[in-house]
Amino acid sequence: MNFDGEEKLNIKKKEELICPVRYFLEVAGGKWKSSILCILSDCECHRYSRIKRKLNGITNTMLAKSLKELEADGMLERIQYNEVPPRVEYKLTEKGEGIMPILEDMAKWGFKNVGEDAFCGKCNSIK
Amino acid sequence: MNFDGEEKLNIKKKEELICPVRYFLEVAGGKWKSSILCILSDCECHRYSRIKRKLNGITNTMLAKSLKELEADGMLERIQYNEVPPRVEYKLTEKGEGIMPILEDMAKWGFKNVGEDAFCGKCNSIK
DNA sequence: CCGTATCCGGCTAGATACTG
DNA sequence: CAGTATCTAGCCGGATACGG
Repeated sequence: MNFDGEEKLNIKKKEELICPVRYFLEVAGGKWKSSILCILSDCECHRYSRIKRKLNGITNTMLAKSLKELEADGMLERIQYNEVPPRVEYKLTEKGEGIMPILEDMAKWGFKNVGEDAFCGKCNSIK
Repeated sequence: MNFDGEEKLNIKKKEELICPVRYFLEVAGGKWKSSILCILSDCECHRYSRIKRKLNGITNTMLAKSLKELEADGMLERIQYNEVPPRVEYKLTEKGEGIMPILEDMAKWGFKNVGEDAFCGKCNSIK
């Protein structure tokens, strides 16, 4: 780890630089994103309505927004089938898969430190 | 991973339950906490003013608040010396140490995915 | 030196209603 | 079925001033 990087920052303004941890938090943080990623890692493909049901409480506003941002960050892929009624499926990209081990470590750490009765049905969890 | 826990949740209301990933995010998320943890992991003890200097831009309000919350969550220990002028030092607890490998993995993932010119002098970083 | 007190703007997330 | 469009409340983080 290194925190004395100020001197080397001649190329860009500090404000434009992105801290890698902050980047992680931006991509996978917030109220719903980690849960969505965990759900998607569960099986190949998921439909919008299935994700919504599993999340149990999320609004359309937030789900659509979160999915769009995750897609923009390259974490998942949106596959649209032109059928009636419409069908849309979401699946993790390789980048998205790559974040899962860390999310699992976070969950493990959380379990160990919050007590074993911590469990959230709305959300991701490790048995 | 398991996401179908709704049926087993008779003991508590769902709202009272804590998802382990969300717990992690509550403890180490936000704008400054991960950086503070990384700075503290750098060496045994740190004074308030030293942390502030390293963070380069944080206000007293936010630093004091973040430190207080991290202490309340058992991530760090506050050691006060009754001297004039006052001296206060902060050090990671065992729980705090335990989160560091995950923070490092997050940083590694961030670096790999955001490009190698991503570097933030304000913040934690891996060479 | 190490904070607290107070005020404030902007963003995040939710409620509600509507659509191709 | 899979979303948009508005509107709104509340919290997060910052600015500024002051205190033991």
